[in-house]
Amino acid sequence: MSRSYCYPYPHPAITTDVVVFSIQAQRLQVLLIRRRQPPYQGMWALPGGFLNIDEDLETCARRELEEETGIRDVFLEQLYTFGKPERDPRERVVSVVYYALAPFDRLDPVAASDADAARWFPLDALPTLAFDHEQVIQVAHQRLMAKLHYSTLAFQLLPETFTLSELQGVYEAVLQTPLDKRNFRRKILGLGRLKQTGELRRNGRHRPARVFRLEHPEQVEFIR
Amino acid sequence: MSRSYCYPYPHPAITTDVVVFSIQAQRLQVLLIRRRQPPYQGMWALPGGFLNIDEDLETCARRELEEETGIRDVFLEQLYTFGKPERDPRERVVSVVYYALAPFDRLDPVAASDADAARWFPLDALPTLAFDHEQVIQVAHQRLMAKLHYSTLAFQLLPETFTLSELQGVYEAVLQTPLDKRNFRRKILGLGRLKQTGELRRNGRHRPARVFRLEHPEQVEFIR
DNA sequence: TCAAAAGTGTTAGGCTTACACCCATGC
DNA sequence: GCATGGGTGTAAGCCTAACACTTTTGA
Repeated sequence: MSRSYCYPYPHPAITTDVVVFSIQAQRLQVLLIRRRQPPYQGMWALPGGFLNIDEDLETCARRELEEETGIRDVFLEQLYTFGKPERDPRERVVSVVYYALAPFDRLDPVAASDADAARWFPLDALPTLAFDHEQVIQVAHQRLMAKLHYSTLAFQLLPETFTLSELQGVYEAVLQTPLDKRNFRRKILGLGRLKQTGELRRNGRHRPARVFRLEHPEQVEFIR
Repeated sequence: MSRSYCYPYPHPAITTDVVVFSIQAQRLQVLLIRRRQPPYQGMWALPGGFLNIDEDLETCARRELEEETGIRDVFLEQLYTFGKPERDPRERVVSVVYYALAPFDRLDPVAASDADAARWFPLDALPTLAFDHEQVIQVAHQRLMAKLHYSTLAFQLLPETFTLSELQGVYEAVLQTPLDKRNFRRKILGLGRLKQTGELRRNGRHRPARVFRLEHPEQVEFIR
């Protein structure tokens, strides 16, 4: 059944793409997939794909993300819509881009797709990318940095429980700048949203760290 | 010449819509047009329309804005993309929404289109709107309020020269809250971006106000 | 002379920044 | 016992918020 869909005037195609961030090895990482088909065959690109005709934009972004990388149930938010006429050599494509945050304990992108088709890259060591995806990632990173300052977004990059050093590591990896430990702790604890679990995390030959949990981790709130 | 454009899978339509804000009578106003055709015929809606196949998104927004309201050369920024499958009863439509800021000395929306087809409404007294445009305007207002706090956006709602009371009026109209005059002035002048023109504005039977100008009004910058 | 908006300083409290040493553990 | 990251307090400066009266003009 190969029919075709006709309109009295031309329609662009719509895709969604997703910039997935995570933290590994103290560095902010972005998930990329290798393109199996032209255009840009063999190059790395953001996961994403065409919008189904009765599908919500966010649903499309989540579906493509899971199909191509196995990642699901993560924080996802619309970023920006890119639509320069020449950005896809095939046809006119408008891409509604989302960004997502994946806790580092819930990553095996390779599982659901073929090995070597999906890989994490440090933000500061990206390969050459297909389309305008390099600029897209830059915009996403700027948004992420901005929102760290006035929201509880950072916790979306952590497991449910974490130490204060891990949390500080997230801020430092995203902002790409070192922070003062005492000031950081005062500020974070001053929010009054962190609860100690009572556990201690033993993580090497040094003093164990207290383990915390965010009160309502699912909702990303404005703070300050 | 009525041909049709066919694709191997269905394509949604893409529109751009624009939320134009301005200030009149100390109140934040939104520009609406009355729909001449179904759906929602006769109802008020945001200016906007279908994307041409080789047209940039922002170009489309500016073109539709000028065609429908006569407004041009204003600050314009992408807001959000709305794409719920059922938001337009005709066909699947994804709308890339922009917001614009028009200085109150450069408004005659009615000039370029038919009288009564375009009108300013106070944000707090909008008529019933077509599509999901009420929610769209809410999102735009939230963005505008947020950006007032960390950018020089407010000046886009003013003529090139203005008094400090006029500037404060803009903040108060957008934020819908009164501000302290002395604190406001200290903060604004503390930016170091305002220059006195030397003129005085005589505006009633009271002390004349000093007239100011922003140093680089075209660029909207982050402040603070 | 009166009404109306323009213009002007100070204080208290809170937040931000800079900064250095002891603690608990594993090897 | 030593290397490693965990944990803690204070002071100075800056920003914010609250608050009321005098000045200049036009009618």
